[in-house]
Amino acid sequence: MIQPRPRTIPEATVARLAVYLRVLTALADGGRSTVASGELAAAAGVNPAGLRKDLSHLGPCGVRGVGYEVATLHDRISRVLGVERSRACVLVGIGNLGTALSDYAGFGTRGFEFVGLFDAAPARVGRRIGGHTVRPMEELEEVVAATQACIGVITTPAEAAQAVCDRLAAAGVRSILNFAPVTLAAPPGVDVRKVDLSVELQVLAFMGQQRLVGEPA
Amino acid sequence: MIQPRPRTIPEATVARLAVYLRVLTALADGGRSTVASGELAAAAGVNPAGLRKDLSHLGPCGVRGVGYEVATLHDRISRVLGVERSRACVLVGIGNLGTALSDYAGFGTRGFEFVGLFDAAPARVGRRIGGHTVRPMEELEEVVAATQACIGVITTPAEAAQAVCDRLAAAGVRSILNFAPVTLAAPPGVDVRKVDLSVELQVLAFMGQQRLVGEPA
DNA sequence: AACTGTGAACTTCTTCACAGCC
DNA sequence: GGCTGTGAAGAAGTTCACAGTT
Repeated sequence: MIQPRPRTIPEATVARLAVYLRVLTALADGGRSTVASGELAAAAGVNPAGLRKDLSHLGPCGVRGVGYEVATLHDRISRVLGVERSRACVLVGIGNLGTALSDYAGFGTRGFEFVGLFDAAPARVGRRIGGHTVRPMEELEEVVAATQACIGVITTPAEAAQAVCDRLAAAGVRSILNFAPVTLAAPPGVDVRKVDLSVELQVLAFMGQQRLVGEPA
Repeated sequence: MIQPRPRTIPEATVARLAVYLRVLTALADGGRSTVASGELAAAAGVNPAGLRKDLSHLGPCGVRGVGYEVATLHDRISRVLGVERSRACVLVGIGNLGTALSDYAGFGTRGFEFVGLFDAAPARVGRRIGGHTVRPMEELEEVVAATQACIGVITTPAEAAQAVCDRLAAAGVRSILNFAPVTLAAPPGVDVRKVDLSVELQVLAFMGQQRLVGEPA
């Protein structure tokens, strides 16, 4: 038995699929039933050929000469990304950023459910946010085990992040999204993805100034 | 007169330089005076050869057989990234995420200064955050002009983001960091960088599940 | 002996161009 | 005619391997 197409989808493509999904949701809400790659690509801010190549990883899903059916394509991407399954996530560090994330409605519709919010500061424990109560760090392992949480989000200060990462990994979390400005080490089998807000600003500013030098007005 | 080395640094390299800078700051605080590429690379979570290639864009800055001088390298990267110059930034949308960003000390030490916080909700106008007072949207153009702000950060809801982007661009902002979950269109000469928190989670989750299929236990 | 700096191989991602289908 | 799906070309980024320097 042969695999009809390679079972792996490139990371860059996965990121864009999530964007297409959002655009498709907006189109469906607007009552549109079909859309061509050019329009979808423009709305997603990508090249039309690249969009078609991205979709080709899902197998043929458009109609030549016509375009893509909005509802069908939405379903197909949803299924591939696993949006319908509910994934349990825990969030550690309920400062402003943690609060923003736990409140953010966008996660719920994407298959993510926060099943535990944790903070080391007694003053924050007990606060209610978006239907959940902030718990003390002591309960972390217990909650991860009970809920089978497989995703952890770290929004603690930099100093605390590695210790939290270690505990999450030991408790059985397989994927970690790290917002703390440090590079985390995790055991094999656990993957860490980093979002560094000040690096984003730095890159934006640098590329902007470099562009000015390259292209004089 | 010839250019001794290409004046452009790849985007991927710039992002890592910002990370190296943070590691170097920590090393300097710890009293270290030299460091080899292997150790620096491990702390930054990258390949040693890649790190050396990144640094080669700054010209030779290490000593063969020894390594890099922490203080010198820190200064060199700081200068290239423009950390010492102060760049005026405005932030629009003072929800939890906006509050988190405006409060974040990490920006100040990286050459970014928030010179204006804006929100459309009257209830939020007047609040004081990190030494600044939240202003009404009407004052946006005025403040951008008066402060020569060149960077704008958007943390509004998705619906408001495009209008804010248009106003920022018209007011003279050249670089925009967008946290709203929409793809923004901006005039040429203005570049937009997007950070999409739910896309990050989606990619993390998908790559995790795909990994499980690829490598059976 | 140890470690940097870099050409060359390699991989990954993007863009192009066009055949194939409706 | 118009638009998808994809092989081929191109660009960007990564890793390797080693010459060169202290």
